[in-house]
Amino acid sequence: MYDLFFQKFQEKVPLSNEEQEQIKAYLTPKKLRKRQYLLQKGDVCKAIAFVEKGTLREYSVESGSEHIIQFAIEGWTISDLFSFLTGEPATYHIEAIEEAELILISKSAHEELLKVQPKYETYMRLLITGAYIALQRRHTSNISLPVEERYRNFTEMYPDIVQRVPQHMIASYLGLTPETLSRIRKKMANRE
Amino acid sequence: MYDLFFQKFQEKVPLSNEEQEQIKAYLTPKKLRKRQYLLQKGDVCKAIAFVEKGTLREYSVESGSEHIIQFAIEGWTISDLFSFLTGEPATYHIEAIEEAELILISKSAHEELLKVQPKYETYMRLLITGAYIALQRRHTSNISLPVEERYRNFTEMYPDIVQRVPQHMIASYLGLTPETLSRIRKKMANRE
DNA sequence: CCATTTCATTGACAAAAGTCAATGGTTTTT
DNA sequence: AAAAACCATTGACTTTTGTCAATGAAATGG
Repeated sequence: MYDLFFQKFQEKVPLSNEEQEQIKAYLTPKKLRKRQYLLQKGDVCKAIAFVEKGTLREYSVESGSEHIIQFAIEGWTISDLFSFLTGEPATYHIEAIEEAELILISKSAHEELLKVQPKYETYMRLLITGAYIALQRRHTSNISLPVEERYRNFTEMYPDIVQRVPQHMIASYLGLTPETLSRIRKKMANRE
Repeated sequence: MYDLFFQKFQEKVPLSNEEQEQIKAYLTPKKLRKRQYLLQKGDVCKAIAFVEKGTLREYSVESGSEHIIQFAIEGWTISDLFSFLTGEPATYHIEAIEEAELILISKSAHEELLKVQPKYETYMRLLITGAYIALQRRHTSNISLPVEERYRNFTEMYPDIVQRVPQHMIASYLGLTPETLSRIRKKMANRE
C-alpha cells in the first residue's frame, strides 16, 4: 500500500527501515470513488495527498466555467498548498476522475514530521522545487508556444494521462475550449 | 548591504546574530548596470540572486519574441532554478532593467549552507513554497480570467512594478502584445 | 543640446479562438 | 435493455487578439 510512496520518497531522499516505519506512522490511507471530492472550494485543505492508484484533477471554477490546474496519477502528489499551509478556504476543487487510492499527510502529521525527521523536510523541499520548475515550464510554454505545440508537448510528456482522461479536460488544462482542441487535432491529423 | 536580505530571511526563519554572521560569510554582493545580463540563455545559472536594489527581468526568447517570466525588485529572489540545480544550460535570460545591487548565493555556497545550517534549508523550503503558490495563482488567473481583469490584478498587486517598468514589458508578462494592452487600457480609461 | 532609440498609441486588416447549436456515437445508470 | 448523460465533432458566426505600418512623444547617450 505504501510502496509507491516510499519508492518516490527514496528517489529523492534515502531512508533506513526504521525511518520508513517512523514516517509511515504519520500517514493515512484513503480511497475515493469516481467523481468523489477530496477537497471542495471553500473548505480548508486538510491534507497533502499522494496518489497510489487512480486519477485526480484539481480545478478552479470561475464564473461558471472550469479550469483544470493539475492532473495527478500514480506517483504524483496533489493538494491546495495555499489552503493547506495557511488554513484559508481552498480556491480549488480536487476530485477523483477514476476510483483512487491515496495516502494522506494531514496538517498535524506534516508539522510533526518537519520537527522529528529532517529528511522529511528535505523531501518536501525537493518535492516543491520540482513542482515549481514544472509549473514554470508549463507557464512559459503557455505564453510562448502556439496552441498546437502545447498540445503536442502535452501528449508527449503525459501519454498516460491522454489515455485516461476525457479530451475536454485536456482542453481545459491547456486553456482551450473543447471545440478548439478538436479542431486542432483534426488539423494535425490531416497533415499526416 | 545585507540588511534587506536578512530582514526577509527573518520574516520566515528567525536567526541569532551568530547564525547571521555564519550565513553572511557565504554570500557575495554584485552590482549590475542597466541592460546588463545576470544570466544568458545557454549559460549555466551559477547563483540565486536576491535583489537589494533595482529591477530585473527574467524572460524567454521563443522564435524571436520575448516573453517575460518574472520581474524582481527589492526584496525578491530571482534565478533559473532548473539550470542552477541541475547544471543544465539556462532556458531564460535574466537582465537588469535598472541599475541593481544583488546578493548572490553560489551553487557551492548553497550546498554548503544546506549542510551546515538547517535554518537555511527551512528558509529555502519556505521561499520556494511561496514562489510556487504565487506562480500557481498567476497561472490560474492566466487561463481563467479575461485579459482586462488580469491587468487590473497585476496593477493592484504590483503597483511599484507598474511604475518602474515599461508598459510593453507588462504586456509581455501578461502574455499580450503591447498594442493589445494599450487598447485595453484605453477601454478601461473610457469607462471612467 | 542634438541625434538616436525607445515607447505608446492608433488604424486597417488578418488570424485565432470562442460561442451557439446540432448531430451521432459512447458510456453510464437504472 | 432502454433512457439518460456524456462526449467529440462540425458548421456558421462573433469576438478577441495579433500583425503591420505610421506617428508623435519621451527618454537616452554621446
